Amino acid sequence: MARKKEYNETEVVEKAMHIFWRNGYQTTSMQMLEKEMGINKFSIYSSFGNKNGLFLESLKHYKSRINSIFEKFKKADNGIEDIKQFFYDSVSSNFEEGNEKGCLVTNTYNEFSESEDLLIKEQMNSFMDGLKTIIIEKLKMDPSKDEETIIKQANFLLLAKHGLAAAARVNTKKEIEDYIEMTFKNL
Amino acid sequence: MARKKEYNETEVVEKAMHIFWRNGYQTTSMQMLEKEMGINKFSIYSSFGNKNGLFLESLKHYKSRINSIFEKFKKADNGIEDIKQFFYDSVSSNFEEGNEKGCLVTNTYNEFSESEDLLIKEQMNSFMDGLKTIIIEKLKMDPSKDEETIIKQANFLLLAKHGLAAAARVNTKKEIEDYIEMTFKNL
DNA sequence: ATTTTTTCTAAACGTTCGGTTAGTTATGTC
DNA sequence: GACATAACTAACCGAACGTTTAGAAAAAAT
Repeated sequence: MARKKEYNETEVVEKAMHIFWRNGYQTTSMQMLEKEMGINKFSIYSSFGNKNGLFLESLKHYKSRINSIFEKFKKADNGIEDIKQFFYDSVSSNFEEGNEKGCLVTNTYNEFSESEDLLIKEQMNSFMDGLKTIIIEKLKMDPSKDEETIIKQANFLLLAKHGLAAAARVNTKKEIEDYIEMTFKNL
Repeated sequence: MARKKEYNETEVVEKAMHIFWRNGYQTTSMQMLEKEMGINKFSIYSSFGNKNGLFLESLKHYKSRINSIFEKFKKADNGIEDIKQFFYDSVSSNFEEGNEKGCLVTNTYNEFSESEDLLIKEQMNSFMDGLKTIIIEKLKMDPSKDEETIIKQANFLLLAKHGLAAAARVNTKKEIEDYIEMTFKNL
């Protein structure tokens, strides 16, 4: 019927995700995106609507990218050990070649915490709620823990994960792994 | 000799600091600053050079604002208890009325981690190095800790502080205080 | 081969950005 | 009260922002 697209949408979203991950939303301009994605503004707009749409798509892509870690986490069956392993896996993936520093979700969480972009806030909250649910589930596998302890430890671990992601932008892998060890020392 | 300034520079820096603290550097425009500071662009530029200069001045103002907490921290003499108290004081100040969420230094650290603004990076590093030095000093007051343990625990506490500041943007005071308790449980 | 449909390039859109400047107003000195 | 100096207002600067559009290029359908 007509001309074919010369680019693959998933591939260019991957590239957009990287630049958002590295620089944040505000700092990333359409010009930078054009260059990094290797396609024209027109193509970006026809595929993703606008900058915000492309960012949301990048977020979704990021989530699907780390989905294997999440699935492994969910399926495991060793209680609190799974949470620790999940932290290790997150850090590990963070220091893999080709990945940017820190966690895109956490970065976004910080950048948009005072914003009123409901779509993005919804994405963030669903992510965090999901994580919290799994953590609580894992903690409940230890029958010696009462309800109050579980809630407290879950909040503690969520905050720790938050700090972990923030620290991953500036600390070494070794420092972060030491941090994980200490975090789980007395839970 | 000539006309007097109709504004107080410290007062308008205080206002600028708040808006940077709330929104970050990039998201804050000169227009927003004019409105919040209640003075004209001309006055901003004649007093602070440019947006970056105003931001640096805001950072300095922020530091002097939290200086009392720092001084108390330095002067105290109870080892690791002082660090814990410092964490509590930081959170407390964070939830005082009239203060924004989170820590301006940590926000800036995150926003500029991939930037090449040397002036700001220098400000950040000097701040973090200073904090680390004090923490190590406090940890050394416990003679039972060897050198390796001290370094590990210092890194742990720095990361925890980092996470604390990030979490302060989205969590409740109670959650954060629980987090502090758990952090110091076995140090 | 012509038509139809979609993607492409590239220029331009209006707006806002950070920053400047001409000219008026106020405050002091002589 | 005239003059000098500095602070004010407000219009304006070029550049960059996110976004749109006109028209060329390409591919399938007729």
